[in-house]
Amino acid sequence: MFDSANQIGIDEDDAFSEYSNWKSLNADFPEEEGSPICLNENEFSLLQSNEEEGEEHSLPDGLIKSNFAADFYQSGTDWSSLRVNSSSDPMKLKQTNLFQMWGLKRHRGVGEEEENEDKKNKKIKENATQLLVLPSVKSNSDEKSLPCPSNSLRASTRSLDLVASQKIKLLSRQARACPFYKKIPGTTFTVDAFRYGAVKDCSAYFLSHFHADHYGGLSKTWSYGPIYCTPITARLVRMCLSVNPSLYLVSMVLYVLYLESVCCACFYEPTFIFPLELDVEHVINDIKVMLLEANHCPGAAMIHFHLPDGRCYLHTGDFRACNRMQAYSALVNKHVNVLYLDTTYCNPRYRFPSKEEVLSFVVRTTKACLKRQPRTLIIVGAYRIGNECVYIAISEALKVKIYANASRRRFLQSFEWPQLSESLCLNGKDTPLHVLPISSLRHEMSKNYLETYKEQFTAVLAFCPTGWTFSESVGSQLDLIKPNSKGNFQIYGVPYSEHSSFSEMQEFVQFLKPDKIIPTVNISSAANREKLQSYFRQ
DNA sequence: GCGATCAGCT
DNA sequence: CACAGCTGATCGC
Repeated sequence: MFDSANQIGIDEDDAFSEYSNWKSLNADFPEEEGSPICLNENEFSLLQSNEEEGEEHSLPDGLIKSNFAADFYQSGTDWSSLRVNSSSDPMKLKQTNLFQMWGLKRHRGVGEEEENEDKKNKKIKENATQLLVLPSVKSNSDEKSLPCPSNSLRASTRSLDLVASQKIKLLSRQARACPFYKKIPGTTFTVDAFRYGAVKDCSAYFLSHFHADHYGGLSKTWSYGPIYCTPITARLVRMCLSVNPSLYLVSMVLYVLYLESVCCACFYEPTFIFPLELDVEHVINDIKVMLLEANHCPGAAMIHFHLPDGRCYLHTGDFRACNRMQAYSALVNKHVNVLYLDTTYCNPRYRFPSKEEVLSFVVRTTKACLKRQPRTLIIVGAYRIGNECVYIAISEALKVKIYANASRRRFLQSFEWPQLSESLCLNGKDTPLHVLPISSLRHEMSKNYLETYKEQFTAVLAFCPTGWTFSESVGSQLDLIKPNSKGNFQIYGVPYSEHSSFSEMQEFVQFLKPDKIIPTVNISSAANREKLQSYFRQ
């Protein structure tokens, strides 16, 4: 009754399927094949029943009653297919993976699923054997490495395993399809879609910010099209990934020509990266584009698209909504048709204190600790970029410099943030305030780290600032936070979030009143979707 | 041998 | 179970 497989977004891991729904959504991303799909006023596909075509899906009846749930499936997230989780609430859907559904990948589960898995594996071994004879999936290298079909048929289970596994590897290496929610309807633009190789008909690739899960796939071999982002993100991409690619050769040729003929090849910039200033309207392929500060990490932007026909789309990238945004000229009294929303903490249980409250707690705690134990090393955990305000706050309050290793210093300097740049120091022995990768904030590591500085420091006070440390029992009463202590090591998990809390998201959505919301982070539980539904309906 | 990608882990 | 990585294995060139 629910035509999920045809309508929802396909899992990113799905190497086999194209987005049939997407192709028909977007005139500029032409449809390749298949029947046309009904579109709504936003050119998003409407739900259709495929019952008469004999398609079967296992979604429970209850869910279709909800328009918002329908919207979710229609707009899609990352899930590839949904099935009832029989072991618990029958209404609860569990995300599954098409690789697993088709037996190309093992389930991690136990019991009955494993049994089914064995059957599927048997089947896939047979399929893989058959597939090998197809010219379309056979290459020279395959011929060398894989046994011929006739041999396979006679082969032992072990060699069938080999055949299947090699086939799986072969298939899994194929380019994955770009999920539709990374494409902007009515344009030839994508957002944070670098891990899919060349996206068909995409003329511009937008990068919301420089975090690995968003720029994934960008490398110096990038050659699929222009990348648009903020100037800070552009510098980070250049610095870290040396995106430049094959055009480098072209530029060298032009340079030689220039030397020989003194032509004006000097104006040629060998790059795919196009920085766009914040708050300035840029016209790209007739679309008005404006980047807006996202209050996430340095260089992070929300992207506002204004199409010639009047439609407006806002992609938040990763963001932490705040009142300031309600004064953005691109958003004030402007209608947004579709909001692509960072729904990382879209659950009422996430009620983070403000950043200011957390910073105040961090400073307070640090001062108290130094009073008790003056020879304490203060460590702030951070991803490659982000959480700068935490160590800047400590630096300001204690009047101490900030130590970061050379690679992080290069990043931080590139922000052109004077207060930060001027606070950096080159030697860890010159300041009690150090920044380290958030993943290294473990007792053992800190122990080793302290060993290096044992001349200066006898204790460690570390802060791990992330929204995931939030606990409802602590809420906004930060002084209730219990540090993880071991000897003279103390680690505080502090709910300093660079994503919106539930209420901030709520306020932002109420302010924007978009026609439609498309979540951009994985939402795998039905309960979550139901909560979102009840909420966003307002 | 090298860069890119991926699973697994935190 | 999410973020935003990191590490080590593997693949293709």
